[in-house]
Amino acid sequence: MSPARTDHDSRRQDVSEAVWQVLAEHGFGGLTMRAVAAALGSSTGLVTHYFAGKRELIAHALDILEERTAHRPRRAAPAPGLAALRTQMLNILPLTPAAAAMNRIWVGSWDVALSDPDLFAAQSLRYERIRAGLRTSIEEAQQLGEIPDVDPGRLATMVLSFTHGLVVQALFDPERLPAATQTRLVDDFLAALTRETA
Amino acid sequence: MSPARTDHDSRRQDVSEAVWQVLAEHGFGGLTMRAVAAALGSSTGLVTHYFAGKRELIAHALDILEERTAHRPRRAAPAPGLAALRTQMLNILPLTPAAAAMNRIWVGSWDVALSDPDLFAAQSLRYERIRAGLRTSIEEAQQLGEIPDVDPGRLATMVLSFTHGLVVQALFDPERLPAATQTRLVDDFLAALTRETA
DNA sequence: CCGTACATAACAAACGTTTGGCATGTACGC
DNA sequence: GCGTACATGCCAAACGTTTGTTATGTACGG
Repeated sequence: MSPARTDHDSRRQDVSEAVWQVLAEHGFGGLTMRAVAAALGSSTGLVTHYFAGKRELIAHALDILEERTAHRPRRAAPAPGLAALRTQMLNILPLTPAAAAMNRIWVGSWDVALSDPDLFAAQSLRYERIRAGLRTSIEEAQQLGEIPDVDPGRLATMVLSFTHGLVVQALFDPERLPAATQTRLVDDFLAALTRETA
Repeated sequence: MSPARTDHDSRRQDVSEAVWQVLAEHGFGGLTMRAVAAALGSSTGLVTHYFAGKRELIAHALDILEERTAHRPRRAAPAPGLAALRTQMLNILPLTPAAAAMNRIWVGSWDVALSDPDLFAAQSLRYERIRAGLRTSIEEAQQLGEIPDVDPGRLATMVLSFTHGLVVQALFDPERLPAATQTRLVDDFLAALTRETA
């Protein structure tokens, strides 16, 4: 009807960015309308103008979380199969400051998501999608003979378990687990996987 | 000194229990003085009488977390080495409702701990202690020739990574990951570990 | 009495949300 | 092309609620 005089989507993304910034610094416990407005240098009115309420703010933040994980400035998968799987794992891990911020938010979201039915369902779906992506690479690897032919779904769960657990430890002890060490652990894990018998 | 007409420590533990209950149901985001008092069927005055403030409440909750993790009604380790390691992993996983509640609180504490320097340090220490426990079993297993002789510290990190990641997935998808499935994943993981070359 | 145990109630601060208003743009009959 | 009509962007302020904390009062065993 009446085109916005300022780009609505662009401005909305500015708000998203502010939300992101607050979450990275103070976690979900510190996410308030005023904090977002302050990070944006605006009033709380602006925030509610683009997001109906705090609930929508959180939901949107979690959406961005998944989207950024998927479309990360990713190392291009050098090859299908096992190499692609390795790349997917590395793309999740906090190997860079930006990735660390993302993971901090991710881990922080679990407390909220575990107590809110809607967010819980959404989060469960997200993990299912991630596992599906891993599973694709696993099946490719199996066809290439790089991984023994055990149930790919179970393998995907194992891979995601290992990766997520490593994320948590890396966040709480970044000095002990720098990027190089994380990468090596991933390689050790994958080496163990490929040796598993069918 | 203490004309205790009620046992101070006992009452204090009642408050702890109420804190536990609130955390299990609503997470750290829902932990308030009034919620604790309500769960206890008392006033907030009672709560503040035993814990100076919310901060102490949280700190105490995390202490309980570690203590309960340590003194879990644990399956006795059937044998040293690999069997003990397996038992330790199973003792962490949410295989029972009580263990699930504990893990839910544990996972939820990460958001708070990641944004509070004191809690962060305390949490890092806790994980180091857990890894130390795992490492002991790993070294035993290595002496028994059950696990190849790679750096036990790195192995402990891998084991904890896998276990914690599995905890998170199990919490978000309990139907897909019942106790039996979790146990099987642990066995698969350990089987892969033992085949790793030195 | 005195100190512990707790309830009651008040408090300021912070919270999410709503509202009124002032701009500033587009749409359109004329 | 111009003025009215209306939608959008955003601020400032206020709303009522909930928060953590503190002060005051009552009951009672020693």
